[in-house]
Amino acid sequence: MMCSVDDERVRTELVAVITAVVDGVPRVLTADDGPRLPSGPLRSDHRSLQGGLRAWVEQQTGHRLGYVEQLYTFADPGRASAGGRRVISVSYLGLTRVGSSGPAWAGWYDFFPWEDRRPEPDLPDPVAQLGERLLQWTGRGDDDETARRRLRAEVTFGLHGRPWRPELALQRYELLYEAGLVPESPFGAADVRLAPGATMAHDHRRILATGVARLRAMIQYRPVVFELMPAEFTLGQLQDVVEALAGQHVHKQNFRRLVQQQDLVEETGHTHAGTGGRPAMLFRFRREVLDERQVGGTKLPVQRVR
Amino acid sequence: MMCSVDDERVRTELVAVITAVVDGVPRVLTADDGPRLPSGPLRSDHRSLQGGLRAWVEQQTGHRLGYVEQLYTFADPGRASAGGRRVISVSYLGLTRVGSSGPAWAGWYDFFPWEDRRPEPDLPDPVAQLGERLLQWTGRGDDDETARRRLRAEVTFGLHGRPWRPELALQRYELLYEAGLVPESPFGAADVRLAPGATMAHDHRRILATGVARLRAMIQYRPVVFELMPAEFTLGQLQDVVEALAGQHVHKQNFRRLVQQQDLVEETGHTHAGTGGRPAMLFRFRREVLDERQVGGTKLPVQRVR
DNA sequence: TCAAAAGTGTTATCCTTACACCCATGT
DNA sequence: ACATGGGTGTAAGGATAACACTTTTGA
Repeated sequence: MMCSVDDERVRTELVAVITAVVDGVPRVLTADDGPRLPSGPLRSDHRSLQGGLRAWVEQQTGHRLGYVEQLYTFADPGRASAGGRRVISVSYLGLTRVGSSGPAWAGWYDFFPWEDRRPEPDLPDPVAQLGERLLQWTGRGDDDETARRRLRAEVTFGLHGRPWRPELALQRYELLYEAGLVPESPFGAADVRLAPGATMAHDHRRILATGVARLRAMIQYRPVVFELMPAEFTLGQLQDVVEALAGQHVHKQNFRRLVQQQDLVEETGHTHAGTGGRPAMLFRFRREVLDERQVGGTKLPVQRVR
Repeated sequence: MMCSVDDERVRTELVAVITAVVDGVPRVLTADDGPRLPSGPLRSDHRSLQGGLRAWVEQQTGHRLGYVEQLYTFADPGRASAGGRRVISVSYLGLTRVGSSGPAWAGWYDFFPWEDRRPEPDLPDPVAQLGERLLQWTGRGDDDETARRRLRAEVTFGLHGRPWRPELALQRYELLYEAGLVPESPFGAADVRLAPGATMAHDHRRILATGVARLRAMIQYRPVVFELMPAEFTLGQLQDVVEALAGQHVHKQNFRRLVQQQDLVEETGHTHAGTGGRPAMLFRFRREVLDERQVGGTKLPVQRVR
């Protein structure tokens, strides 16, 4: 029997962006070498793509994934494996809770320092520096292409008085890639200072950026934050998690009012003390809203920056 | 040389949901046998998934795809091909314009009659009938599972005074599937009357439903409708296209105001006469907004139904 | 002259955003 | 006493949804 390696046969792997918030830091599950995102081949005993990923992550981490959704499928030629055979990566976003961090949980912002806009006083603003280098790359000319590039840089990075929009994380990464400001990029020049931040193996940093952007967009209109919370929590803790994900502060009073008047939570009757202030009421997520609302209608107010 | 058919090798195909609006009807490009959605294998000369699909559709239809985005990747075991080899389908949503309809362009609502809610006077409402059969399926009980099912049916189909939400098209199809009310479903009983509408080969009707739902959701916050319009158009024509996609009427005055005050369009100076009324001003899409806005901020007002 | 489609103006209501202030606990 | 985080009330501005009405053409 002859072997015919036809074009249609490719290697398929599942890549997981598993996120949890530990110690006020959004973290992603990684494998040490690279580092890289956990990934594995699709196996025939997996009943579905999502099922395969679910079983596989639960086995590895011992934690149930509260929420899993497909992120994106990648198959660019740069991803071909050594033998020249094509690799298709089906990526998933998963949300979970973990007790302690451990080395396997890397912080989002180790890879994207510029994505955390919560002001740390006195530190130099990475966005200002990146913005300068980006505008240099776009060029000062007035032709169409140059103008479009400059506009893109201004919008995605919130330059020249435009608002910073957390959910544009992927566009920002892609712009840095095009400008040759990340080491993964083939367009880099020898003399430019690269953007700060750790890299990952293959194109995993891009996949992570996809997950970050998707999650940030999603928390604005879907009640998914709660998958990252313990069974009981205070509104302050909830706000901390949202701020960690958005990389940005939210307006306290409006946040509380919005969460409550949308009936997303209900009081448990318990309180949480010992934070050096007035004890807070504990709440629990009203899971029913997932059925009642079906996708939409859960806005969280982000504070305007600039 | 021996053949080792390892689990990791699968057949990968690209499936296209190509949509255009012709004669006020949203249509999808189909192949006659089945009918089914156009699909073809991923080839090694395709530089990327999207590139492969793009080249491939343009070659077939002679039309440039204005907008292409990945829809979803399917790989359930039911999709295994005859030899038991797994099939992975990467689906894409594409928007284009065509001059005339022709047999290859099937209407959306041939497959989903219940999704068009624009009142045709005197005709029986398919949703009312489906709703009745669905509620029968959910059961009258009071246990948790029954109650959840009933709530899902009410929300997705807008029963009992809840609003009809166009973008829930996929959830509606999936509910009908679970209830055994579509022929594709394995849960069907012999004695129930099925939902109206033509079927497609394989799971292509589900993929189409995914595309319909995605596009309906998207027109509410992204200026993609314009990919379906000619270079110059009247606001009335634009509204007609939106209504065709949403399967629902929109509020005329608010629609016009919203489109104009968001600076989505600019006057061309020409007018369009011969519709049996006052001639309308012609507009053109301001492509710049794609760069200026980057994704967000383009709401189109849908009229509340019920 | 009338129907049909285009286009303008105005109002009530809700949601978003922001500000100012009071409350209960630990040190 | 006072710092810290928890919690409430209320007002200004903008977006939304709905209303009624005028204008310009073709038949």
